[in-house]
Amino acid sequence: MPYIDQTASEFLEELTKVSRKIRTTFNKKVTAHGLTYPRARALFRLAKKQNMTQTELACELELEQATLVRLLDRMEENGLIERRPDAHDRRVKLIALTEHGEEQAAFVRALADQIRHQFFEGIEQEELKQAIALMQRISDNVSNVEVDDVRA
Amino acid sequence: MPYIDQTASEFLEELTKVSRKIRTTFNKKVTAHGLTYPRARALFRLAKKQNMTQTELACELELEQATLVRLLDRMEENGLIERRPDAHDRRVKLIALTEHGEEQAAFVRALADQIRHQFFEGIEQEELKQAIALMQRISDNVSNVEVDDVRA
DNA sequence: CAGACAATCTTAGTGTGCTAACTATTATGC
DNA sequence: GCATAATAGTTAGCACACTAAGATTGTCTG
Repeated sequence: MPYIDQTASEFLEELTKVSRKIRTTFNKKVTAHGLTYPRARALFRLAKKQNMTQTELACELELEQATLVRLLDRMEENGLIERRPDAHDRRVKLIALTEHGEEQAAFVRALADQIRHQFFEGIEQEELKQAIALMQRISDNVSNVEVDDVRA
Repeated sequence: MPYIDQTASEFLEELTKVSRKIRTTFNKKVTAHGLTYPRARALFRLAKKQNMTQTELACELELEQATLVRLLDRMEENGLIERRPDAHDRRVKLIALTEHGEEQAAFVRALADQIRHQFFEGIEQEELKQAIALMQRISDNVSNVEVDDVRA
């Protein structure tokens, strides 16, 4: 196996591990509040832009619609969001934060700020930007693989 | 929110997305073979080092033991591995690849090489090494957060 | 304008990850 | 040496992620 492949393998391993670690650690901090990492992601988006359709939200979070349905089911059970009918299209449901949802969004924002300082201690912004650009290029490559499959 | 926090948020988002994308795309390629990304990870480790205990394997894969149990259950159902008793410690089970497991490991290795070339097309080794080092530093920071919690 | 097509959300089923609690076995310590 | 603690693996229950297939509603085309 050439060196580059070895490095690529290590990259994938490290990516898998660090993302699982971050998700798990974040979850531990917020479980007491009926929250999780995916729910926090959704809360953030909704705090920025209310009354999105599920399709829009799924697109922004890059989740499948079916995945989002159950995520929203639980957020609804926990009183974080409401599904409201759309006046113009009866297929559509608009997602709105409840008052409790707004409060939790604010809480999570504060906690996330604190956690970020711990997670990224000693890390320069420039390093993060390079890594983001790298991940986006890889992401594009992965998408192209999927397109290739469709053609084949 | 300071610029650095904005960048850190983007980093987390991108990390979440790219790792999910990679896992999903890989899964699509191998589902027909009764394989998945986590199973492939386990196969790789076992191909390198047979007769590990479950605890050792869980440690190398950085998974909880309970997670590994079910992963191995399914790999056993698919005839990829065997659990063998340890002569010296009746609590321990040693994990061995079956013949079919060896074959699948070879198949997955070839497929993974091909996929890596697509995923990492146009990416320099040096970029990957920098990213790996960055993720390891973040990983360490995350671990320290957990330690802090235990102390608190 | 009717029937085919598309879009939106849901349900069902599988796989993976976690924590917590349990069983069986081995190690330790008084 | 026997009670206690630690270790190895399991089970149970929850949360997410996916695909595939279904129900309802809207759109478009012939």
